[in-house]
Amino acid sequence: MNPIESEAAFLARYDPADYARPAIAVDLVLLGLSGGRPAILLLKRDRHPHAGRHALPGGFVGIDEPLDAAAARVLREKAGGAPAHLEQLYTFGAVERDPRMRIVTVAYLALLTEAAFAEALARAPALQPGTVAASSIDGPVTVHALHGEALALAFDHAEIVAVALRRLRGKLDYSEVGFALLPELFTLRQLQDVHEAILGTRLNKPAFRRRMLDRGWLEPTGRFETGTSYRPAELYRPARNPSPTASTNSSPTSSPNSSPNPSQGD
Amino acid sequence: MNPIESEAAFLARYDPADYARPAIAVDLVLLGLSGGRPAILLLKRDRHPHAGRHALPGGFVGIDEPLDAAAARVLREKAGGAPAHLEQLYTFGAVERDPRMRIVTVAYLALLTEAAFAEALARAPALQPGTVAASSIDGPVTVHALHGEALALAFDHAEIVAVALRRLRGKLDYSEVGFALLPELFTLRQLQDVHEAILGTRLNKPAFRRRMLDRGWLEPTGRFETGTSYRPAELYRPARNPSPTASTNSSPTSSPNSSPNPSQGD
DNA sequence: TCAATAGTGTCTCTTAGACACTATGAA
DNA sequence: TTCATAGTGTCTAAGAGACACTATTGA
Repeated sequence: MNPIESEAAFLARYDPADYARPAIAVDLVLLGLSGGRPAILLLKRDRHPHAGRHALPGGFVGIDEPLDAAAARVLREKAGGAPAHLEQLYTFGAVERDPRMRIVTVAYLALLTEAAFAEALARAPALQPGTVAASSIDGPVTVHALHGEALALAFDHAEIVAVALRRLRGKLDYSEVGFALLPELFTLRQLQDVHEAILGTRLNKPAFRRRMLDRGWLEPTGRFETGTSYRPAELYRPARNPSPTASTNSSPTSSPNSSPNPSQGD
Repeated sequence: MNPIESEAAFLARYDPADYARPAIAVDLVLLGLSGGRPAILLLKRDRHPHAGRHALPGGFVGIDEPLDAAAARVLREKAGGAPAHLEQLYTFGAVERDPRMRIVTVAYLALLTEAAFAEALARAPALQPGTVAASSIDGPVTVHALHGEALALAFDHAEIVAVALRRLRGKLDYSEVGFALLPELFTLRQLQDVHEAILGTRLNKPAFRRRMLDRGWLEPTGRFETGTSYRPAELYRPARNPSPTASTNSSPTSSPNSSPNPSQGD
């Protein structure tokens, strides 16, 4: 008998003990901007549990599907092919979070441009937009329909949305994520509007411009917006070279599974 | 027939479709300090796969066990009852990360005081310490045995350790996590040593003291260290009142499942 | 008195907020 | 010319690094 059997032989007889296992799902916070406020896309549940409440789009993770791929698949199914920033947020695993069965869900944040947000609404009629507001920093969030009515979220999804908003607020100023909410070309004013909408505060214009330009993430195009009745602003685009100034990656960081994680650094 | 059956009736007949599911595990980065460097506790694998390599302690999540409870259980089993900072890091779900079967693992970071680190080593003789070094910020990490030999980590555990170190570095200066690596009473010099060890850089003494004291996280005790052959330093302890200055919560944030997550805020 | 470290005063530099100013295009 | 917004110059305030200084203990 060999002191150590070969790895192949070991694997051949390995019997994956099958205890009862939780199911694994992904849930997506599809976040864009609507009328100067953060907005998310929700599905109104018509079945138990939590019938009548609004839930995040999600789906189970296939046995041969990487987590990031499952999130990308749900994003594709709901929002179409438009590429978007997609980032793992946090994993929720309370036992009773879904009364049907034990489901552990890995929450993802997807950032949609205005166009992608509209496209998702058009292609999946079941999706309903809701604007997100946080009473205080790190406080609970509330979600409202566009006509002002408060929406009740299913399961622990309000918690997930709160984590999403906190994460985005936290890294907005230290990474390039903000660009994911804007079209390819944008003005500095548009970028500032995005930051103000996400942070829920007004920002100082000269300071904001200085910071953004000093970061090295922006590339002036020499082109200008058109159709304004006032002085047109210059159009910028994300810099090709992330530039040495751009670092900081603070969150869980560029994912292991080669996920589409353009920013990241704090 | 009712338009909507009762929730109870629905739940009664709900049949949890059982497709093949990934297994769910937790893996812990048990992190402390050793000789002025970050150090982690590893188990040398004597079985396939990756026999001979070093792995993070972990375990499967029970069907009726919350994620945080599973992490706390593994922590208890390995490091004993000493309370420690425990925080969810990131979830790793590549398909081939474990050749035996599909395992999705939720990585946690546990911070151990010097005493807890030593206690864990004493109570679980299988545990081996390894010092962690990162060649560059956001670069890959390397783990070495105390006698200098490089240790190869099993599975994707090197990636997990890298995420742990990045997370800790990122929030060290904006939260109270640093206290979790120190005993109940400590001097400002000890706190600075902790920060320098984690960050891998030297810090400016007056600036560090100013910052820490201004944060409002520290409470002077009026007591002083003893046994020194030089001027003894005052002993501090974490403030009871987190103080309004202490905010920032940057990471996934205080967990939903009432986990022991003292800091958090980005 | 000396050695060694604790703890502080102060200067400078960087960065953000505030505010007022100039620039530019369309009506 | 006026209006509305783009874009800038400059002052001030807050905070960090640098450096030298004083304070306090045991040997």
